[in-house]
Amino acid sequence: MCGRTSCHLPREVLARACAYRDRQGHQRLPEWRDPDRYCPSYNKSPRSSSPVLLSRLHLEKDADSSERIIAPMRWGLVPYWFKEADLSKLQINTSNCRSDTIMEKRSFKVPLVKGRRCVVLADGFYEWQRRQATSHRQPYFIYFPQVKPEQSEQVGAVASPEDWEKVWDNWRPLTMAGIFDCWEPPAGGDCLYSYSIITVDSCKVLNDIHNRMPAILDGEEAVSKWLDFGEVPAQEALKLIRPTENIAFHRVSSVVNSSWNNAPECVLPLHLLAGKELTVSASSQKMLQWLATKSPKKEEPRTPQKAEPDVPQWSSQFLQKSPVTPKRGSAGLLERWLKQGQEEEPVAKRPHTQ
DNA sequence: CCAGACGTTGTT
DNA sequence: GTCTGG
DNA sequence: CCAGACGTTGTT
DNA sequence: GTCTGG
Repeated sequence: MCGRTSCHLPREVLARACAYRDRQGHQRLPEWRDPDRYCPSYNKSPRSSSPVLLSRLHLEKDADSSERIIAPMRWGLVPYWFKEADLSKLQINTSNCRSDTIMEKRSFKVPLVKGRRCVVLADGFYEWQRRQATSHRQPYFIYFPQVKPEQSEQVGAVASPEDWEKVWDNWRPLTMAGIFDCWEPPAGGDCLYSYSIITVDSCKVLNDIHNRMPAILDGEEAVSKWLDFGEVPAQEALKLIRPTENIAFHRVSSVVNSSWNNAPECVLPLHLLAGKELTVSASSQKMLQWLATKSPKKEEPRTPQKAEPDVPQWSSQFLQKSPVTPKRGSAGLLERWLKQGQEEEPVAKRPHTQ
């Protein structure tokens, strides 16, 4: 399924990563609506807002339906018929929408026939592996295979946290199929836009991790057809909804378990965290120690590398070659995180890291 | 006709 | 608002 | 998705 | 066990 994502890229970086060609073949960037409501985070949960793409025709009469808007929307579709003023009284869970029953469900069918299709953007999503024989649930970060600067090395297998930081320079965001609705608060005020992520059975590569996954739109054509409700009818668009195999993943720290924890560590490959403790300054060690023992209730065992042999540690996706020159900046988020530590207050007390 | 739901995941 | 169940 | 709460009365 | 909050 899909109940947690990361979406931490700066506004403009994200928009640039969403470059596309319109109906006339002109290169464009999606236009931001409500950019101030965008809240980047490594740990986005249902009820929070994440950026989505939608056709301009939803917001402007007579607009070109192939043009795209990027806007924050609430995760968890609030149906247009919902009567209460208080959103917490919505009892039904609409963070996901099963693709196989979408046309039988009142809350999804109506928006779908109105063409309310969107593309949910994320660095990637998290999945917790269910393993019988133990209550331990191993979180994974799952994302499009990335073009990596310099060596053609799998991004999940990068050698150092500093190398991992460079991986963001040309990140290809994950594009998930969503359905949205507009809800008018009974008290009045602006219409609330909210969405559900469509789910499908897992593809083969993810099946060992989980039996469900989000519907991923892999590539320009799929994204265009999903968004362009002016040209592509629902029946046609639904053909794009299927398990895709073009995906990469790696294990991450259980620090991600608590949605309070918003730090680069949420997406950092687990093997780099293990190395970090051995190589990094005393203050960072202290903080890591603290994170490992005090932060979530169940701590991560000290030796994350000793995995069961059948547990995939990272995916074996092949990478395309990079034509891009990585721009070398000064200290990135992760580097700064590595160098800080002591003055940081306990995550449980002051958790909104950023 | 009216009343009441409107959803997913996973687990037993 | 719309559909299902009684 | 996971984590954490899940309750009332009356008193300070 | 189930629901709410993040």
